[in-house]
Amino acid sequence: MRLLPHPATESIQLTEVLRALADPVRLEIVVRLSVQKEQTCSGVGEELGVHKSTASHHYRMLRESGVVMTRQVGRLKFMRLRRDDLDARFPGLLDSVLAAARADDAVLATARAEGVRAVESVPAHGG
Amino acid sequence: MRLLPHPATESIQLTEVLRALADPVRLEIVVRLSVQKEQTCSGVGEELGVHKSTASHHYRMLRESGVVMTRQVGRLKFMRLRRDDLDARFPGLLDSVLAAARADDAVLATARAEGVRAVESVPAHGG
DNA sequence: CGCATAGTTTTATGGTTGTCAAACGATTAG
DNA sequence: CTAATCGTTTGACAACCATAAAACTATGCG
Repeated sequence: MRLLPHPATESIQLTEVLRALADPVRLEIVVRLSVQKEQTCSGVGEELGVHKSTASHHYRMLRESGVVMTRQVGRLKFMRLRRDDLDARFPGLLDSVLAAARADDAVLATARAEGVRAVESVPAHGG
Repeated sequence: MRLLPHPATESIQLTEVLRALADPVRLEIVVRLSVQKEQTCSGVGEELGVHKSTASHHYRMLRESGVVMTRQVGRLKFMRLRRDDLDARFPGLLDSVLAAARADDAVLATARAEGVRAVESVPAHGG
């Protein structure tokens, strides 16, 4: 089990976080992660209908901006929201964005069209 | 006195708002507007050290995304945060972003370097 | 080792963006 | 109308980005 390099909590930049969240695909990834805690890269990629390299690009954006954390277990990589870190650095920001995403019709429409499956077969991790 | 076209509250899109806020110059404009309520275009432009056409570009982004409202008085145009509209559509989002901007060292450093002047000679408007 | 799986990196491409300069439009003052 | 002011629009340019195909890395299984 390994952990990929992530920015320290203190070095998370607001503009980078906002830009990471400003993309529809990434915002939906974040919304899904807020529901089911952890998700594999390929899982999200397939559900969102983007190429795996495109998905990897978004994972990187989310990781480098400090929004998600990635841990590797074997061949799989699980992503997870850095809720505590984001809350510590920018209190209330993530929650308001998530609430806003649920209030935004466009985002909701996309989420409904795809459906939020894959809650199955995701091994829980810590808690 | 005239009002420029702005998106209706219901049609404000989250991703567009986030993208508008994800630029350092625009984020600083928003922070300043949160302090002094109204500001002229040229005022902000000069303080931020960007060309007036660049400033105008940012104003447009902020206006079209629904973040600010612009009213014209003679030759001057005053910008103002659409606090109520944003709060109605995305409760807590603007406040948390503003709080985050104050907590973000990079943004703070820029704000400090420039200083927040120009609170003079800005005619108050309504309440 | 060979083979399959899971992601990343590279390369390429079309689109967007931030920036400035210069031209334009709109408003006010004479 | 002319001149000056304030801001927008257009043109140009470099940088970045979202996307996908292909090549590559890394892990796991025999």
